[in-house]
Amino acid sequence: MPKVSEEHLRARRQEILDAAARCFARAGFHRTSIQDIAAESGLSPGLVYRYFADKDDMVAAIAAQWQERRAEQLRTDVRAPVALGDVASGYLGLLRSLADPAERERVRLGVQIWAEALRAPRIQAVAREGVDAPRAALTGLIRAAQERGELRAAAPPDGLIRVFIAIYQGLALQTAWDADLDHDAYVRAVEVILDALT
Amino acid sequence: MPKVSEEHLRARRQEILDAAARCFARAGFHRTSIQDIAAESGLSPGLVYRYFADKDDMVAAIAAQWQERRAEQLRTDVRAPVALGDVASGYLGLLRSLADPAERERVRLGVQIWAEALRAPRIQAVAREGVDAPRAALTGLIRAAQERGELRAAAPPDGLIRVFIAIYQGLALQTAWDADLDHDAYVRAVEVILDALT
Amino acid sequence: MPKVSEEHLRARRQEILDAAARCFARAGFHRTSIQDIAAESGLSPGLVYRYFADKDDMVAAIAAQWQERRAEQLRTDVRAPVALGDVASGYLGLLRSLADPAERERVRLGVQIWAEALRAPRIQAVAREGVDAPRAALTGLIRAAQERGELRAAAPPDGLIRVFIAIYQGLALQTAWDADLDHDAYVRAVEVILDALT
Amino acid sequence: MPKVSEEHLRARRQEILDAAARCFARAGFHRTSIQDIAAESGLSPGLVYRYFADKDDMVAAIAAQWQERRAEQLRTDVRAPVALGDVASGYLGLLRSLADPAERERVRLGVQIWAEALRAPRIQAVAREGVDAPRAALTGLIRAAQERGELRAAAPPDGLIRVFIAIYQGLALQTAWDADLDHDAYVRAVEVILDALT
DNA sequence: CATGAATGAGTGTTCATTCAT
DNA sequence: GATGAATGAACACTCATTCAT
Repeated sequence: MPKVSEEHLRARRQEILDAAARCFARAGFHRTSIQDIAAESGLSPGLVYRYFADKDDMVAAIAAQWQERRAEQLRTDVRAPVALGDVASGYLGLLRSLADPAERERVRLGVQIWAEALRAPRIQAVAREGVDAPRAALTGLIRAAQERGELRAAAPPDGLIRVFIAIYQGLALQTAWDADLDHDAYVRAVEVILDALT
Repeated sequence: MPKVSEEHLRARRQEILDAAARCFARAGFHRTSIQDIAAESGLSPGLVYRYFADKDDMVAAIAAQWQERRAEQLRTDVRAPVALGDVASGYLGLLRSLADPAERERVRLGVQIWAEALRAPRIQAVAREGVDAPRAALTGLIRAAQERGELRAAAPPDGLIRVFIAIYQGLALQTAWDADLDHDAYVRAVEVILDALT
Repeated sequence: MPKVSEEHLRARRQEILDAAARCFARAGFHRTSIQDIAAESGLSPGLVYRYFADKDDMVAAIAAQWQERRAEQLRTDVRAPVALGDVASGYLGLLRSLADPAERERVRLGVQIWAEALRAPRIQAVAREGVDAPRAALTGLIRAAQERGELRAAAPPDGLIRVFIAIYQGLALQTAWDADLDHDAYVRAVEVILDALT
Repeated sequence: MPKVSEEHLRARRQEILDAAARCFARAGFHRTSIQDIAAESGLSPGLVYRYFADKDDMVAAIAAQWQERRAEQLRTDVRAPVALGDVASGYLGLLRSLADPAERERVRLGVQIWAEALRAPRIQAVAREGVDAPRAALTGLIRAAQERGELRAAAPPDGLIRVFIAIYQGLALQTAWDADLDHDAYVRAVEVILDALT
């Protein structure tokens, strides 16, 4: 099977990543062997190493893709230039999406990535980017709103953004532990907070 | 009358747990071997198995103790029956404690436990208890405050508690990734939120 | 099986080295797996790693022991202070020992070590020591003999020593390839050379 | 009439052999993969198998070519029928050539082949040929010289030839370990020996 | 002819667990 | 009780070899 299209290579790589993500979500990084991933993807263990330098490289690619997806979810709903209200409604949509059973696997994967980030600098960089990018994007917007009196001025923009990221992260974590939690009540509580702040 | 006093057994068990916690915080559960823990505690690998059935058992014990400690942190400051303000100030103290460099190890350990909870039911039970106990303890308090008009009534108590737990979890997570983040700004933002809600 | 005598540990280590040497002599370093060595020694693969950091470490230990033995063979027959004649007869004994079928394995091992020395600096150091030690030990002796007119003065001592080491190395090599070569004729030729030089 | 000329096939085969020789000299047979050789030669791994049955076959071809080259080095200077003095000066030239930095790679390769000869009968045959051919070619010459009194008669011709081969082999080996050794002193010592024998 | 993607057995190595002492 | 030597299954990763294209 010689020279294969660029397209095919990309698809193959994605196949492997998807299989790996399924395995990782199910059993965690360390309880998933390369053989498991190969079996899950229907390929041979050796082939995995044509696409990834080592297991860590695969984990990093998964993490990057996971973060990428999160960023897109936000970007889809929230286009620049944005009003604060648009950001808020996009954010609430993101929270609501965590209730979707189809997201369950992804949420579990995310929590694993968080833990892995403690050890692998490449993954930590990806994880921090997930915090730093919104901070960079929204600080100005928030400050402007505060100056216009549309948002409580006493709250440091940076801290506020971190808090709302935390509200997302915590919901993801709690959902991972208990998929049947009352997402609706959670989101309503967040709406009340948002409302109280403006 | 055993040759070794009950007291001594407990102390030894704790020694092992402490050594394990240090190792786990440093390298994660899966990159820490029983031999590592034995070396760290100055005991023999064989002895570990007199105190714990297997590695998972030890992880579960660590998780339980970790949760226990956090519960105590809250209980110390917040004694029932309590006013909402006392709960709030205890909670803010908990958030502030995450800035303490001495807590860094514990925070790292906590994130590892979160991920581990996804696969080990015993640990998951412990983790959920960390969410459910505050819910059980505070729902009534919140509802009463709402009825007294001291708290925005539109927020479902359960959701609200989960949100504040999330705010703690997210700060822990972000601290684990970036110990130098601006905890002060974070806490001030939370204070503003608490203030806005009342 | 707890704490075991220092003696036992040494013996165990030697057992492994001997088994490894047999395997290496038979099949070469790279065609011998750790499993092979474990099987040959009747131990488990894991145990090998209590005595050696890795495969290379074992190869280096074998090489060191091999060299050590060679040095002892010479030292046994040739005690300082020595006359040149004593060195010569010790040397001839060393050459003759290569004819011994019992040495066959060791000779094969030696050739493998030579090749391995090209790649592993630790082994190279050992191999060079086998050349440098005789040079250091004998240069003075030779020079003195030349000054007394007992040895052709035109031959640089250092070169001469290297040549006789080569005569040993080459015989070892040729023996490894053809154990039935006429060692007697070889040694007689060397005797003639020694005789002609004095 | 094949699409690719006989000539082209030979050239390509040689290209592969040269690339392999470079790799082998650098890293040894066992640490060189077919992929490495393909990369070094700019060809594909699959193509290698059109020219060689397997890796061992390639090693054997390398060994044969290496031996062939050495034979030519001697044959170039030493044409039959020859006087002993011509053989001697050709031989000294061969020794001197080992000092040439350009030969360094070939010398390393040679040592590897020696070790490989212990396990692969085909290579062993090649290696022994390198000893047996000179013996066949020179025994008569030496015996004649001895009868004419031009060479010490007590030295068995066969042994003598082996000794001088050893002197070459040992120098090659010592050069492989320490390229900066004093080749000049070595050759002068050999000249003294040759002189003493005649 | 030539490619290089694909295979899968095999490697060195680790480590949870056991148990003779 | 306590030790730590011993086990051996499992892992991440490599690479000679094949063969569809």
